[in-house]
Amino acid sequence: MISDGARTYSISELSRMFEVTPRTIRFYEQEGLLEPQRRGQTRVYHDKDRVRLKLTLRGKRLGFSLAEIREVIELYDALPDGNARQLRRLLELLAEKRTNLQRQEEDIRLMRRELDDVEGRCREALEALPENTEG
Amino acid sequence: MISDGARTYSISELSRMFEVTPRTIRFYEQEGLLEPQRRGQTRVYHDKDRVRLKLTLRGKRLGFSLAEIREVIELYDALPDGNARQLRRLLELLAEKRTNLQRQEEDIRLMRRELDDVEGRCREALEALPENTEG
DNA sequence: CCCAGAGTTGACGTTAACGTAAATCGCCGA
DNA sequence: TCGGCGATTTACGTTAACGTCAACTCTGGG
Repeated sequence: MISDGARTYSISELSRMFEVTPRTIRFYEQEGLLEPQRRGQTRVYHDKDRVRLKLTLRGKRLGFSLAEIREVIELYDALPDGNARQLRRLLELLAEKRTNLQRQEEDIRLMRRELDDVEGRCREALEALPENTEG
Repeated sequence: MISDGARTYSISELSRMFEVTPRTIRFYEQEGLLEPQRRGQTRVYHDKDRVRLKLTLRGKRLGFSLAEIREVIELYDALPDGNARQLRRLLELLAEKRTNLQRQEEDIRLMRRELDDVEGRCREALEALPENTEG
């Protein structure tokens, strides 16, 4: 499955690429996040699926639920032909996500401050220890 | 409970402040994240608890598990008197969190790009619609 | 004194996101 | 032809993080 042009991937390949289990990948399909082709009963993944998987995992790391991610993906897929309601709904969703990201950035900023603070105190405490013999 | 100096809070007050249920607050206590005083059987929260709760919720928004958050809090609490092993462990933890935050920042950056992209296509699709009669 | 309202305890229920295990299938090389 | 490897299906199990209820208890007000 390494011939070029339109690469395809087996489930175990994808699994290794992203360090998730095949089970996880099948589960995402079941939840409507992936739609691999079949060759017999075996799943065949294309780049589109790989990208979707990447986006899904990124979304997860940012704390989005699979359901949220799926809604975006679905609307996106129906994009060039979607009706006005769908499109507006998508814009709404996007705005929500942006707000979310903004809050997270703020949270990260604050969290960094606290890490700095804690680390400072921690180093002070280490300095103050009598046994500074081991490096 | 509004006398100043050392303010205290009831569980429902905290609950309203942070928009979480009392159940959640009790659960966090059970998980070792809060240690309110008691007045009879009733919990009495001080500013320390309020701060801890705030940190906990922030951690949650950033995708940390309660267990992770607790470990940091515990080590932090034992701070000025902790032994060298504890202190080093805490520094390790802090470094981990930092790495984590960095990855999240990158994820946010990438996610923003995609939102921009999707929004662009979405607006194009809206423009292309025949019925642009409603604003 | 009595009760309404806030708080508590204990226990069981729920949801998301997978893990795990068993049975089956299909293909490929010795 | 057979054995093994990778993939699949089905189904039940698990974990975190609470929700939901029922049955108290306590406390201040009228």
